Amino acid sequence: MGEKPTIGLVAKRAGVSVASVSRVINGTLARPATEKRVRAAIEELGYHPNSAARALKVQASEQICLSFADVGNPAYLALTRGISRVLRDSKYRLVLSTSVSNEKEIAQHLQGLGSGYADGLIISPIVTNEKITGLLKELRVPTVLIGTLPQGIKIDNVSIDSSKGIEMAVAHLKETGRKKVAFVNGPLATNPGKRRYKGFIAAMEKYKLKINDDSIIFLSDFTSEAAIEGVKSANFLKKFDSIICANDLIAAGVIKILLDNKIIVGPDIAVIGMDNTELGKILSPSLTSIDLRAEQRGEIAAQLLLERMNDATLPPRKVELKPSIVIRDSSQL
Amino acid sequence: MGEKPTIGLVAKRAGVSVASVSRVINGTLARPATEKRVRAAIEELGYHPNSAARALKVQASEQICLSFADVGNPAYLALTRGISRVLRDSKYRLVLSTSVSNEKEIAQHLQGLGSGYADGLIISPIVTNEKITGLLKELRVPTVLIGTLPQGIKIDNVSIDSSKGIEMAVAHLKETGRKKVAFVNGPLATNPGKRRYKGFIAAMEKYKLKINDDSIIFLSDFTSEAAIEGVKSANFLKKFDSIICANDLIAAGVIKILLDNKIIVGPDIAVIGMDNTELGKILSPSLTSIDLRAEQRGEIAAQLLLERMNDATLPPRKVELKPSIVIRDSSQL
DNA sequence: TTGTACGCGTTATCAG
DNA sequence: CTGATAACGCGTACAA
Repeated sequence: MGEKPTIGLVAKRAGVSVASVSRVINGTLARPATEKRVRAAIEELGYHPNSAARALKVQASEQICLSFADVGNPAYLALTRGISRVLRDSKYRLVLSTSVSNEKEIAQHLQGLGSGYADGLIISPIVTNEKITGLLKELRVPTVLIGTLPQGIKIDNVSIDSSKGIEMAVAHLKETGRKKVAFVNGPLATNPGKRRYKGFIAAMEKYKLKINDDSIIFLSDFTSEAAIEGVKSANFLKKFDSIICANDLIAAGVIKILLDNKIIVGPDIAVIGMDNTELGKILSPSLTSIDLRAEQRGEIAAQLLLERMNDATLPPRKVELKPSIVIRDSSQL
Repeated sequence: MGEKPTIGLVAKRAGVSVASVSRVINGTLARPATEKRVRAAIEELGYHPNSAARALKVQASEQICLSFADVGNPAYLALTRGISRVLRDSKYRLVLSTSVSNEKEIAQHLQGLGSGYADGLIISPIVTNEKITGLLKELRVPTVLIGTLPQGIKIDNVSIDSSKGIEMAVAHLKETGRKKVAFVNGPLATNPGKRRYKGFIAAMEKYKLKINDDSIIFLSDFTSEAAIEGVKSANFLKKFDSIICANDLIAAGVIKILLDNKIIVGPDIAVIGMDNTELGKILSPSLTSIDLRAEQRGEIAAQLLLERMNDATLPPRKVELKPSIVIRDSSQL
């Protein structure tokens, strides 16, 4: 009860050697009688193996690092939930790399991994440039990347076909007789922004819907504030009969603008979001949204990582999930 | 480039002893010439000090553990943001204790801290019983608790006067002429549930507003789903001219029910939330909400913890923040 | 089956 | 100012 018990104290208390204590802890050979005494001693002293010493010896930290650009985004939150659900059944702890947004921070962070505080890394970079790609290449730690995998990087990857998602949105709009579709996107400089942009163009072509320079707005961020800020007036929105938004937050902002201007969301103008977050059920009208399976992506990423840490010789794997559309009131006539 | 460089390799490369390398790294006495060569060697080899070895020697992990019941709640998210903002300027990493909801998990978790993987703990238990209180008492790690501090526990604590917040809500309603106030609360078994309950009763008395058995609903959870589930019909809500909700999520659920029943939120029935999350700005009408300063609580908690880890002799400190009310459209006539 | 002894990579003490 | 060396607590050959 006084000092922090070490394996040595436990050994003395149980009248055995440290080796025996270690064996009992790590579940190997020990005579039942011995084991019993050791366990008793452990219990009495309230002993817990020191993780630093263990890590140093075993060369493994039993920690996995999670590295996101924006902790605040609900989509990332869902990813995290999925990841932690898988990890809770493992021996690994989750360490959070607190908001690595700019390139410099990411670089510092990735290099910091060299200090060995994590056995694995799950990363979802919102932007990828030469430098980050280079860093990723030299990384010693088993890594799985969630999102768009840069060319030439050979690591495990789980992604979602967001283009397909936008196609589903456009298809749904076309089916319900909408003709003038706008797209409110996040920054084109980001990976999601790029993919969604291409997806929108392709989908509009596929369904032979007209598109012009006004059809797409790029916001400064994937947030409601950016939407309210970026979509100056409802007049812009009125030129269309349907708005696809790059995520649910943006959709919420757009809906707010519409409602504030007495436009009936659904009948007048359809709004579709992406991510299918909880937000969609709460909004009035409820939000039609493309489910990008964030939580599932998190789970799969964690599983891939566990497998790889278990067997480094595995070939790089690539899992691409298919989105689905959840139709609610905001796109109903 | 081949193997993971150790301090020994760096020393050899620089033609000095490991001690000198260590000194350079830890920023102590070294002749400029020596320092320069060491730094060069570090650079060339891409050396990073091994954190496990360092932790073992220094008896400090440079990690802080964050322990919440529900990672999904936006209020906790704000806490986390505040915490990580403070921590990013320190040497500490943040490790997440993935959703410790039930008593058993919390117990396991707190005991696990004995293994020394964290130098400090920030915990916000949603329930506190005998067992958890006991565990908290025996905790060796510097800890700050966010929320209601159980009797007899002598640790740093940061809390928010949520009762005062509810009083502000009631005052605002009274001022604007509302008379029949309902309160949609979370589970009474939780700390926040208890405090809010008492606060509501007290506030209603103070402002001489009538209250009866129907005035309070207890939900199964602090979520929108629970609200939509628990508030069976709009008929219940129609009995009142104003609804105070235990958080913004619940408020969102209540607003949805009202809107779906063609009740004009604001003029017909006022709705007030708590937490003042981003959600409030997005909803239509925008949500009047009690700001519980979650992000600030997180920042303060982190600061208190850093101070305490720096000086264990500090007396237990208690910081109680005052809420404020943010009036938006949902409570306007 | 059990015990002894060494090394994991650092930091810190103590001579030089 | 610098270098050799003893810990830190644990796992595991190897010997018994």
